Amino acid sequence: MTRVRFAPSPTGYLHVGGARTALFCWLFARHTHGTFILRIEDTDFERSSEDMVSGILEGLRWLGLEWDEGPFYQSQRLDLYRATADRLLANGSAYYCFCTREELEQRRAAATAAGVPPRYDGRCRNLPTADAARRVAAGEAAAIRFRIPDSGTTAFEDAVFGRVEFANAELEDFVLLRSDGVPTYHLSVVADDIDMRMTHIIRGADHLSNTPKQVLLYNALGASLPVFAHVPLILGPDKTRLSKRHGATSVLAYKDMGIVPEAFRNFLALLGWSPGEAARQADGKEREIFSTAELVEMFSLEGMAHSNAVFNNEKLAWFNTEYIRAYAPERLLPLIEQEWQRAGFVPSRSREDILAGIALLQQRTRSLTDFAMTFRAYFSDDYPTDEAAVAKFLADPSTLGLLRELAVRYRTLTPFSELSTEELLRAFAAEKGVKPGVLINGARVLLTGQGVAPSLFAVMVYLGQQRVVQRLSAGATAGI
RNA sequence: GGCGCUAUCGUCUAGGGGUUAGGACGUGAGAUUCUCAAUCUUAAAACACGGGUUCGAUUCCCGUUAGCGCUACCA
Repeated sequence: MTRVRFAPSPTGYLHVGGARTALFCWLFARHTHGTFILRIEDTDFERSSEDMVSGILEGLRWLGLEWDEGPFYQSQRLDLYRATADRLLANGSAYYCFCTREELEQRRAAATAAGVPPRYDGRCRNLPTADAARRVAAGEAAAIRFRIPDSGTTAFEDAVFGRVEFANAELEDFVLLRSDGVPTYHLSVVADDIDMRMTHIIRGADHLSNTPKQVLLYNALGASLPVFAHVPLILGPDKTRLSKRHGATSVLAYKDMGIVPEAFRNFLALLGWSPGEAARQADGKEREIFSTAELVEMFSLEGMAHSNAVFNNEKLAWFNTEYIRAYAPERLLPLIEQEWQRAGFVPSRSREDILAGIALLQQRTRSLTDFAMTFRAYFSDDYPTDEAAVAKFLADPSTLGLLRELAVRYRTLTPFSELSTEELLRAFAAEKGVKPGVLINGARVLLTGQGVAPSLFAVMVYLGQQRVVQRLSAGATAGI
């Protein structure tokens, strides 16, 4: 039974890199019928906040990455870390360090200036245990440091990168427990991962270099190693690590941009991971669109790339349009309703009509936000008219007069169908000696408030005879 | 600086000792049209560089270069 965790630090929102790591963890857990655990690493009290925690949870829920256990908060498990540090102290793997932050900073600066690697100099490493214990008992502030073996190498087998080896001499005696008793990252992750019986550690490749320290900790604690799997990072278009200056990096920002969560998930899954030949179809082409079930079915650590990937907004937009087009209107409706709520828009048509409207529009929409902004005329009689569209298609004042005349003809048209409305319009255009396109484009602006819309006659049928007549004749009186 | 990881079209990637190096997004051209998409056809586009190993390297090895990561009493 596999157990994997996603362990974000609430010092920021859930960014796309973290979201993808969470997705991989979740995919792995589901694929192996294992357990997906959520753990909040909030031991940096200064920078962590509850708002960030709720934002992270919201982002995970939006992506549909439900967790089986947790969320656990490290801030509530301080006793475990203290006890773990004590064990390490007792077996000689750790020692008290009385150096102050200021002293350390000074020495670091000096070492850097001298061109020497700024590692902890081991000053407190060989203090007699009894002395150290006495000083601590006397109330002197002390951190607890891990004792790195002074020779040899530490190696581990990464499920993605293969065997990775580090010389112990490159590692420093890092702090396990700060002088205020709060653990440092390395201690808390390892203590928790052991305590929570994690079998696989799937995390960003930025932790690859941290891993030997943690391997040493597992050893010192007599625990067996989990499988480490480091996943390559996501970069911005300039190939530097993705950050705020690349624009939206919070997953919730993508929600606000009208991205369908499954589309985002599909896109993210294929960034740094590939199903390989499994995606090949009979015609030789390779699929890119995969349902959640398919993703779960195909996912494996073997398909993971070794190099970083650039986040490609255009491709995300493509996934989004594909999902919007493929989803049944009933499935799109709740997502669209959220947009309407957010925009303060209240549709005035029946649910049945709304579903028909979605069906009419979904083939040409790129973002869920379109439904709240540019498509208002389809769901309410209260809609804005785009001035650029007026300028483009209704510049000639005579067009409005013709459309008004056309409205009169439409008033008595039976049946009012796509075929009949088109026939009538074309005959009317011929009669008046104008090109049908002029009337079609003008009518489109009046009926939808936009210069862009689905086939005009389909729109007419959707809106219904009464609305068409009303909107067509209102244009002239409104003096657009 | 030290250490670690990585390197296939602009981007995401498949592939792998002998291939016309495949697909997707995007881009160009054409078709269609009622606007905009979509759709269809089509085109351009890649194995970073240098050494090995080999009959033969894009593929294996080494180096160079470049990018990224780590190098805190952050995570």
